[in-house]
Amino acid sequence: MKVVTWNVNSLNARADYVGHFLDAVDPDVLAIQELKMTEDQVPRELFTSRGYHLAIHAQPRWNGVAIASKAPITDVMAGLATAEEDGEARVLAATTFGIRFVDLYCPQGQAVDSPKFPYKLRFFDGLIAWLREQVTPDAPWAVLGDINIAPRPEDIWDPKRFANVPSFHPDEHARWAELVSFGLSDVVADRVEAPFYTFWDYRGGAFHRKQGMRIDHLLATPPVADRVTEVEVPRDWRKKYEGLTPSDHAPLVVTLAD
DNA sequence: ATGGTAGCACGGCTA
Repeated sequence: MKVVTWNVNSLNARADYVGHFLDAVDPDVLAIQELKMTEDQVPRELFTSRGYHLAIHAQPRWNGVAIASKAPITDVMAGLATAEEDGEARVLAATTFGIRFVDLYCPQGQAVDSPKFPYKLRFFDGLIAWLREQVTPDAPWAVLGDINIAPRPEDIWDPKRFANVPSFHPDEHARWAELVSFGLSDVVADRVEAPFYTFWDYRGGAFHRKQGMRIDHLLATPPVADRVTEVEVPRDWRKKYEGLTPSDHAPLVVTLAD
């Protein structure tokens, strides 16, 4: 089965583009981030007409996450229900295909001297505490999404330039180390050759200059990680498609053995 | 060169 995570940067602006993607790639599970719309604005038929079940956690204007699956979805949980999340729609957990999926849109952090950066660190502390309570290595979990951390120097186009910048800051790397310390592991890093970016800024021709970052991830416990057969970022989905503007993220596609 | 582009929504914030 094919599992995809993709920050679409507005589901309203990207609806037609996402439709083309679903027809071409036909994922079994799709976790999307940055809906940028209220729940009632979500174009449900985009997914239901293609046979998907849907779970949504949305808010007006910003953030928002959703999980679409070809199989029924149960045990939906929207949000961490902690102060760290601060009322923003960034976390959605749901069970489908026998796997507990957690769809994440983690804060970007803006600048280290802005209030957004301590908020990002607090968010991770809350997320890690919440995951620690539930995740056990023998249970099938997949934690995926725009985590907004480039874990290794080879995951960012200029690690020196970003040495003290959100996405590649030591305080974030400390959180990443915790995130993969209680059963979850990065299923991508050791299966692909760097550089393996998932995001390229719209500004400055970053995509064509190959100035990207690997900030979209899939972390999994062994029952899921052991099933991974293929990992790819099809970069064509970061390009214009029939005149439609792409997201600034490409989808991360992970194939699991049935 | 403290820029650049995109989206939301119509000024300024967020990424």
